[in-house]
Amino acid sequence: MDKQAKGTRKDRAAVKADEVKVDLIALVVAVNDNEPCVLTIGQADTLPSGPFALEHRSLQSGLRGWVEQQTGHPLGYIEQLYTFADRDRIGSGRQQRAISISYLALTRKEQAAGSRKCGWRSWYEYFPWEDHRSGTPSVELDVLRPRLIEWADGAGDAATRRERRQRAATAFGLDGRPWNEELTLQRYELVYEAGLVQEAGSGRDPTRPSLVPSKSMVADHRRIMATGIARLRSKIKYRPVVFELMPQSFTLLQLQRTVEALAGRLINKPNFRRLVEQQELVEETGQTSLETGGRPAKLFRFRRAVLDDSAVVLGTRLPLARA
Amino acid sequence: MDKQAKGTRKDRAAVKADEVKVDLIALVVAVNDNEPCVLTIGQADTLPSGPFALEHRSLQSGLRGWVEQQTGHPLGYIEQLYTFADRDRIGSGRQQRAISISYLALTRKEQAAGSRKCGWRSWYEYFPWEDHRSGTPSVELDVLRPRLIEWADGAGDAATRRERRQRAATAFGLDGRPWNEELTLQRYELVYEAGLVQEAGSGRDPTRPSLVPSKSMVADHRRIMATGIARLRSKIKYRPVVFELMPQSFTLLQLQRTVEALAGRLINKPNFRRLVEQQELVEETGQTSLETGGRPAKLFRFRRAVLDDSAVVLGTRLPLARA
DNA sequence: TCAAAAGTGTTATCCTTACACCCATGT
DNA sequence: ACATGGGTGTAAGGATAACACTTTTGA
Repeated sequence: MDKQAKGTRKDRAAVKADEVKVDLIALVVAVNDNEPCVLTIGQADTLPSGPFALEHRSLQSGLRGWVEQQTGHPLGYIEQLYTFADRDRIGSGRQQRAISISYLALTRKEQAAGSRKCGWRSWYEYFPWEDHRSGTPSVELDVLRPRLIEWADGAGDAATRRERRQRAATAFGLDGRPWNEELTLQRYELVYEAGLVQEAGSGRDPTRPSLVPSKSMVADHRRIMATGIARLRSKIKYRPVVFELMPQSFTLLQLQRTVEALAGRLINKPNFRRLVEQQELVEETGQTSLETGGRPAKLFRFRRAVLDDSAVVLGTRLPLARA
Repeated sequence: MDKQAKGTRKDRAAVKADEVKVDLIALVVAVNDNEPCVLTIGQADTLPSGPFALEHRSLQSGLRGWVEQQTGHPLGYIEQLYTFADRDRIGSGRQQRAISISYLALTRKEQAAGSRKCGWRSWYEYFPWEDHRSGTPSVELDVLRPRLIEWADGAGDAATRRERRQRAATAFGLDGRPWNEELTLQRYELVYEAGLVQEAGSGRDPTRPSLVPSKSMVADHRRIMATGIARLRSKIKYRPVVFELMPQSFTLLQLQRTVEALAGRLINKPNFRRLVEQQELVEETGQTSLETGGRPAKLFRFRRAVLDDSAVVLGTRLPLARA
């Protein structure tokens, strides 16, 4: 099927190596005022990135270098997202191959220092249909769903129509199916395929506005973001990564609000507390917070001990609040 | 901390691009006679691989090309595992950067055709301690565990000793902890760090034999294998990927034995059947198998319909048999 | 008849979910 | 007093795990 690569293992050393340009791209996430935010540069439509170069000791240190230089932000937790080949770019005269390695990083906003031309944007500006904390948002109900169904029914043959409706139904929880917050990537793909959003510089008509109001990004950066959101929403359920986004000490409600911000849905307070405490993820600091309104709350800190214990199941299941 | 990368975004186009060699590496898995096998070339210590080159339309098609050429095997299901930078290699006189992108692929053995210099090896030849289908294997009890504890206790300071014992305990299920089959990578890392296994051409003493009897591999191929095993063991629990390894039609026991081969542990028959059937993963073909011994078994086929339905939770939880 | 594998039924237990309710503080 | 958030108790329902038991074939 595919054209065969030439050359056997033997002469691999002999042929001129096919060299490739490698880019590192970072999706840096923090939660500020109960909003999940990503770090952007330029017109808030580009993720920090830069080429993997000789002076970098490793992929991760290269990434840290670029992000720190472009945004002034040091990175803590990092995990790899995905590696993909870009559409061929044209170098100086000859064909140029390029691949991108994307990463997910978690930090706290405060650590910001040099405010170069960069900023934090709520990820729901790019994915307004992903925020279900106040119920299904009207963008989804009034704009997305009707247009998606239109698109599905506009397919040539019956098989495609059925397949499209099926995908839309599972991705958006139609026909009585439950909403699944982890399907962010599938939803983005649907919306993109249906032509309801456009990206900058992707050879599509730049004059026609997006049919669904949402902020676009350069190249496939928004797709990388969707991948990262999905990964994070899944991961908080089985690994204690939320704490990378929390300050040293926090109240249980702050923790809950952070998880809700990421998941895009509300969770049940009493059950959440029990879950967190019984798993021994946190311990009391002994102090209390003199919050806005209400009875003072105990302050907690993350029990670093569980990280040793970790590599094991521990995590935060989500006791969702009923809809 | 890390040395900063030079150059700002502006002059990225101007500087000579740092070009890199990109290798594609495949971990191809099949299950034959209830043994999980990987496809190897050479002395059974190398995974199929080759450079990503200009003529490849995409990363995946490049991978397919190399595997088919080196082993004669066409690939079906493929998923990306991990991308890492190799230790610097020396090119012709100048420093050469290289990265490897590893993939996990699932097939059936029968599809084999050209038997070039390649073969199938049980993955338990490389990881004898991972097979708990007949209880904890003696390699682990008699060799690994004592030596690991020796290693842990041999650490200089008390903190390191504690940390090592802790890691060993969770990874191998010591001190009453349960065995977790998904921790394959953590176990390999421990065993490697403790110097109980060695790999070919990694600058370590090649005359000293491995302390734990097991087959070694070239460079970091065995580590890639550990990553793939862990990924697969985790994935079969929430996505119906086992069926990529099954023939068109099969009995429920065959399905069970395949899952057991991958997981490295036995599962409870009645509960497994119920699980599979109630999730509507399979449907009867109407025929029965005239097996080796015993009452004839109904044959089933995978319900492809669930793949449309998919992107959703469906999968195969493992109702383990008690130890 | 026995071995071997195919199947079915039933129970105890735990985890999750839902929800009702009381406590402490500021305005 | 009441609004706001902190915090506890409990009961119903579903999923899982454990295991006992019946059925159908070939040797």
